[in-house]
Amino acid sequence: MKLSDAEWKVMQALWEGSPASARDVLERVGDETEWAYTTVKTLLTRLRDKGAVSEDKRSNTGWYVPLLSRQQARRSALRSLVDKAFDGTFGSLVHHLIDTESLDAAEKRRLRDLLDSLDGKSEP
Amino acid sequence: MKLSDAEWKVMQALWEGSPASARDVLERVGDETEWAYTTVKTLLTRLRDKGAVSEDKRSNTGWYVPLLSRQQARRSALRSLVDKAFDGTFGSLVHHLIDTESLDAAEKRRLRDLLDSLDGKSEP
DNA sequence: GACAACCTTCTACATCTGTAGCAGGCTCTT
DNA sequence: AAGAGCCTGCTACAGATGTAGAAGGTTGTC
Repeated sequence: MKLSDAEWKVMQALWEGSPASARDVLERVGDETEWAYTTVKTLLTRLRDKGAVSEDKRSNTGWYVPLLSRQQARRSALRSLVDKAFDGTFGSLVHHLIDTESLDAAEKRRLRDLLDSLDGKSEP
Repeated sequence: MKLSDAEWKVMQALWEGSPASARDVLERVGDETEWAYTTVKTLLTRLRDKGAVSEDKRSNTGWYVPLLSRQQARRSALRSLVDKAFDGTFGSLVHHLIDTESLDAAEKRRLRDLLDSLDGKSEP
């Protein structure tokens, strides 16, 4: 499932809490954008047509719930990026991250802690 | 600099070696795509117009050289992804990577080694 | 010098994306 | 019941993207 930039913003708003109405979404993205109400509506419709969210009508208002999870969306976005830009391997991405993206000391420490904490549970 | 998926393929071909002609590029992407020659040409023109490559005409053939480096392209693609999908922080991406993307043991080891090797040179 | 083979530029067109207006349908409140 | 205020579905339209054809210039070869 491929999401456009604008669709990502809408999904982020929905992941903050659902069901949410178009107006809820509009308010949640209010800091980032100056969208008209109908813009949000159009995006929600497109997401519904794609199967990324479900729409439930109660009286005259549509309530939206993500069908695509944030983790799934992240996975596929990352997969796309790695495929097109990092030779298709996470190793290449990780290498770039450490080598080029000047993580600060805290981030590196955190990264190592995460690695350490996984050692127990990931080795057979 | 934002590259489209098709533009990424062309740039990858150019990073393999330049200057390269449109025909070179077509051959290099031949495994991945079934593009017509003019498709490559169109993409190269667009990339030239964006300033991602330079075009040099010798006799009747154009020779292309990347102006945008692979590293620069990776940085900005990664930046975009992190901004839209990972709360704008590398930490969040790294967390996802380790937590969700089941890096294999070798990749984790490699990652830690890289971290270790950086300790010396990155602390003031 | 004519022909094949290759190059170029221009143009085209469908789809996707960002963004939104319009017209009409509910609903709550006076 | 009428009006304000919010909701909906439909339509629109420009720019980006994927993909390529057509027509014409260049060049190497017989």
